[in-house]
This record gives sequence, C-alpha cells and structure tokens, in this order.
Amino acid sequence: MEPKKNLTIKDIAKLANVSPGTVDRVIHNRGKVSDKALAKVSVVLEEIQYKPNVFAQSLKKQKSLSFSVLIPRKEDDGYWRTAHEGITRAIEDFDHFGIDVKVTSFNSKLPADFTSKANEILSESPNGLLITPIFLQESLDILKKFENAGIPYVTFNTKIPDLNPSCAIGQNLKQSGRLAANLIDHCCKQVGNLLIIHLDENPGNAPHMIQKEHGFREYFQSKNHHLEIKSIVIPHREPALINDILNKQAGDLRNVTGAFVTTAKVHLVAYPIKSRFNDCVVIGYDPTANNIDGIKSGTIDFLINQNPYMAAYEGIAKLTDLLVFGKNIDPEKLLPLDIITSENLDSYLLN
Amino acid sequence: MEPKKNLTIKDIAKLANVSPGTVDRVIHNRGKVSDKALAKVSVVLEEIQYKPNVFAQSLKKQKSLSFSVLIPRKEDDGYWRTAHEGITRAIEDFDHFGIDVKVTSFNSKLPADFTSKANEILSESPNGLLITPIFLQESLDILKKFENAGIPYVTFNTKIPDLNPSCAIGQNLKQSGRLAANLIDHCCKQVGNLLIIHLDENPGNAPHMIQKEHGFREYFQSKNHHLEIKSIVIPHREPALINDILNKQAGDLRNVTGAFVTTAKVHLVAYPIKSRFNDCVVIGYDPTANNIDGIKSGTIDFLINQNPYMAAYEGIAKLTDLLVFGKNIDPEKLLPLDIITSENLDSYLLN
DNA sequence: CAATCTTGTGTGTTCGAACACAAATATAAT
DNA sequence: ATTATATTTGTGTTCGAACACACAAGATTG
Repeated sequence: MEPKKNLTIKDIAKLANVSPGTVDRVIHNRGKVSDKALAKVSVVLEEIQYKPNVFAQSLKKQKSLSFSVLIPRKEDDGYWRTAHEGITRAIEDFDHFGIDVKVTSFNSKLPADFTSKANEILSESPNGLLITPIFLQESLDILKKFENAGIPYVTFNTKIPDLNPSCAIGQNLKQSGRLAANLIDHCCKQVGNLLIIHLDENPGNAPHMIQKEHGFREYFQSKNHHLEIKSIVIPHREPALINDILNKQAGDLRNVTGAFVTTAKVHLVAYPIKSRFNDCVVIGYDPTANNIDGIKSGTIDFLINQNPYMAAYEGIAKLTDLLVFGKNIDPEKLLPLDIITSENLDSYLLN
Repeated sequence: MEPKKNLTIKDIAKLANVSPGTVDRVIHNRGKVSDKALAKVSVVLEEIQYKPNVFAQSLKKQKSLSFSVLIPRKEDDGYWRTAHEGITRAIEDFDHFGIDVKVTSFNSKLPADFTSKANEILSESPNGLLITPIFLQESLDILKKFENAGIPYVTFNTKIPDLNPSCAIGQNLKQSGRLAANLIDHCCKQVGNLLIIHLDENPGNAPHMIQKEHGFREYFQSKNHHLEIKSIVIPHREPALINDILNKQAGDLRNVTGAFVTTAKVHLVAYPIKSRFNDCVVIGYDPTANNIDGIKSGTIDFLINQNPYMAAYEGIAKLTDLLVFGKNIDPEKLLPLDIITSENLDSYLLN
C-alpha cells in the first residue's frame, strides 16, 4: 500500500525466517528453493513493496552496458545532424551510469549500407540498440534478428508494423498533416487551392509522407472544402528543375493559398512557391539551418518540429531506463507536434 | 583528455604511491595531507579525469536527501494543478534515487501564507528547495534567508531579479507576447484593432503580464501597425460583469481582429469576445481543462503553453542533478513557447 | 631521554545486491 | 544402515566510495 521505507534483502530474510541467499533466489527465480521457503518469502514480498536499491544493484552488476545507435550520417540532412546532437547530449548526460554508447552512421540513400552496418552491430551483440528503421523491408529483416538474439531495441523516426520494439519513439504523422491543414485554415480567411509537395524521395517508399498527406486531406474533407488539393512529387534538388516541375505540374493552378511540404527539405521550394503564389502560406518540417533562414526571411511561415533532437535523446534515455534501472517503459512514446514560427524559433533552439 | 576508463580511488592511490585514504582526503580536502602527498595525488588527478562512481557514492552516502516544494494550491488554478501533476510524476520517476520530497501548498492570493509556509520549510532545513516565487518582495526576503542558510533552491514560473537560484526555470515572457502578436498577424490578412486582456489580477503586481503586453506591442510597432491596441483589466470572474466591462471599456471599438489574454483564465472571456467580435482571433495561455474545451469548441484559437507540468518536473530533475549527482546545472532554463491548436492539443496532453 | 602531542598515513568496515561456494538436509541407491 | 547423490540453504566475498579508527613518524615538552 504505502511505499514503505527501504527494506533490504536482509530485512526480508529476517521477516521470512530464511537466509538472504534464499530471498535472492526467490527474487530472481534462480530456482533451488523449496516450496515452503518460496511461499514464506513470497508472502513477505507481497506484503512490503520491495524495491531494490538501484545504486547497490548497479554498483555490483557493474553493468558496463553497451548501447549501439544506428542512424543516418549527419551529413545527409540537417534533420539527422540534429538527431546526432541529441545522441551526443544524451551520452554526456547518462555517461556516469556506466553506459558505453557506440554510434554507427549509414548512408540514408543506401539500404545495403543500412543492412551491413546493422549486421555488424548484431555481431557485436550490444546490450541495447537505438535505431532509425527508415527502410521498411530491411528493417523488418534485421530487427527480427535482434529480437531472436534477445537484444532489446528502441526505434525512432519511423514506426514499422509487425515489430515489437521496447519503445517506438515518434509522432502521430496523420495528425501532423492535419495540423498543417489546420494552420493553413487559420491563416486564410478564404482558403483557396492547396499544394502538397513531396520532396526528394519516392513517396511510395516513404510511408511517413503518405500519412501526412492523408491527414492533410482528411482535415479539409471534414471542412467541406471543395477546391483542389494537388500533390506534387519533386525528386530533384536543383532550383531550376524545381521551377520546371512546378510549371509542368501546377502551371495552370491559380489562387493557391497554402503549400504543405512534407519533409525538412522545404527550404528548397519555399522561395519558388512564395514568388509564384503571392501570400501563399508555406508549411514544412524542422528547424534545420536552411529552414531557419527561411523562417526568418519569411519564405517559410510555419515549421512543424519533428524534434529529432529530443527523439534521439529520449531513445538513449529509454534504453537507460530499461537496462540500467530495469524500469518498465511504455512501448510507444509520441512526441508533441511543435509549431515553430519566427517568434518562438529561438525557444526551441537554445537548450 | 579522453574520458579514460573508470579509474577508482584505489587505482589513483597506486599511481600516486599513496594509500586510498590519502587520495580520499585530497579529493574531499579533508586536510591532514602532507604537501608532498598532495602534490603527487594532484598530479595524478589532473592527469586522468577522475569521475567518482555515482552508484558507489550514493550507496555509501545513503543520501536520503530531502527536497521541499513550495507551490500554490492545486485548487487555485488549472495551471497549478498541472504543475502539481509534474511534481508528482517527477517524484515517481526519481523516487529510487533516495530523495524525499515534501510538497507544501499555499494560497496564491495570500502573500502572508506564502511567507509563513516558506519560513516553516526553512526551519526544517531541507537539502534543496523548489519554489514558485510569485510574490516579488516576499520571495526576495525569504529566499535571501535560504541563501544564507546555504540551501540551494530552484525557482520556476517567475524570475526574481537580485536572486541567485541554482536554476531559474521559465519562459521568455516578452517573446511570449511577441509570439501571440505574430500569430494574430499570421491569421489576419488585414489586422484590425486589437485587445489585450489582463484577467483576475492586478497587472501592476504581476510583472509577467506586463512583460507579455510589452512584447505584444513591440511586435506591432515594428510592423508599423497604426490601429488601436487597447489593454483591458478585468478583475472579476462573473460572466455578467465581464460583459459589462467589455461594454464599458471596449464598447466603442469596432473591427477587432485579435484578442490576447495574458493568463490561463482565457476561457472566461473567450466566448464573450468571439460573440461580440466576429472572426476575432483569441489567444490565451495553457491547456487547462476549461481552455481545452474552448479550443475544441472554437472559442479559443491558440493557446501558448507555459508548460507548468514540464517546468515543475524539470525543477525536481534539476535539484536531483545538483544534489544527487553533483552535476553543474545551468542557472537558467528557458522552456519552449509551444503553440497549441485543436489539432496538436492531444500531442501535448498524453505524456 | 623518556613522555606527550601533533601530524600524517594506512587499514578496515560499511552501504545493498549479486553470485560463488560451502554447508546442511533430504532423497535415492546399494 | 551406509555411502552416494540430489536438493536446499547459509555464508562470504565483491563492487567503489566514505569515513572511523589505529598506527606511524616527527615535533614538543618536562
């Protein structure tokens, strides 16, 4: 009932009239305990709420726990750069819990790289894994292996069905799309035609974009908005090509009052959009260096923060909770959907 | 340079050719050490970066640290209720670090209550204090006493000049006002007249309201907005009176496109405002139960989250870092300025 | 030159949990 | 009954830091 003051194994032993060793065996069900002794100890354990002293535990076990992190290279994107920063900070913060974190980066364009690096980590059999499973099939394959090896893992950024991570860290992506729609709705008295822009990836292979688009469209359906919502896919980066594609795919569109870019690469299209469609609200993702410029100069109106920093940090924190402190952790951790404008940008940057 | 693996006191003793006891005396400068020994040990200590094993340390010291929390009663406001929840959660999370937290509540309308409760806490001389210093002069007086008693304290919600808390947790209030202005600016193509509404307190004694108003006005000044920005003070709660006051103070105002309410009590005026001024954007603070209803029903457009939950939680976390782990903590922790709409509300609620 | 005091130094115990190993008891086989 | 074997239970050591205490060497006194 009440927390009780800190009873130790010795106390329990006394209460149950057995030796500390027996209590220890019961607690860890190491067997070699008679039914009678087991019963006695169990009763006492039930009675008081025994909570082992984490300090003594960790001291003895000298868990020099090894965590592995598998994450795209920081050069691949401002998004991943920020995630790396979160990892770095977490390592600093949790250092003295005796954890040993090894970070491995892979090329976010090469599934094969992902797989080979993951296999390498598997062969080192760390005590825990934090991973960004951005490739669906590859992730499924490799993480099943980790499950079989009994290595707990935490995922972030992407959620893969049919897997059982100790914790999946991420956001509600459909809701994220709805939020973008909501902001556009707020900002335009008269909502006109709308653009959804998928940048740089094949949306068919990127479930997160689909889910965001879905949420975005759903929002306006319920509002009985009958103007056009056009999806555009721009796989290239060159500004010239971007304009070409806009001409080709949206050349005939007029009265565009909102553009929703489903990735952190929004800065690439923000200016072309703004100059083409006057007063169009531009929404994208994440305060990366380029996007911060966009927010400040006004080409981007809102950013939704996917918070790779916090996601990555939380990932290490969850592994620590699980493996160092033996806590139960929730299988899913949904991060908030932060809205960033020019005026609250700084409050998200300085930590 | 590098972190080095975990060297223990014994290792250091061996390296310096002295006994562990001497090393211990040097580390804690307990005196009784010859200059020669001191020099030898110091050299080694400098060399390797000795980091004591927190587990062994805590186990031995059996720090049953006592923290005191002084905070307004949860009945006083949804804001404080949420803060209490943050405290409760933090106590659960940090329980096994052997901290013993005592929460004391005071009536947020009675400075005398604040002072007497604070003195009571002082007489118990806890190891650390988390406090919401909402009364300027009283807080200054009492916290100076804590400083003299050598009891470290963390403040949240309000920042008091001339004090040196171990950490001040809060938000940039001026920026918070600017953000509100920014949102209104975004939502109205044609910004009309604007209202600033201070509810339920005497703004003269509530510096936070002043700072918010200041930021709000500053934003529009830089935009060369020449319409009227009118401040209204409504000290009462009764809906009837609210309408009276609105009639009296803003009866002649037309074309009001935005209302900024500087506290969590925004739900009290949201409906009167919305029905009086069509399409007026209403912005207030904090997702309290009543405000959540307002957001959902559409009488409130945006809430800025002051995040009492996280502020309170962080307060306990900071004290723990400081006193349990002996970490250095930043003297100021600015929380982000979250924008809440109907579509990201949930993501802030479930934790 | 002993007796006493000062300072410096080393040793030993403690915290609570984990686990190895020894001791005690129970069960089986001869 | 007696040795052999399995099962259960108890004891002791370890982790690293903190601190009490004992002992050593040097300084001071009568």
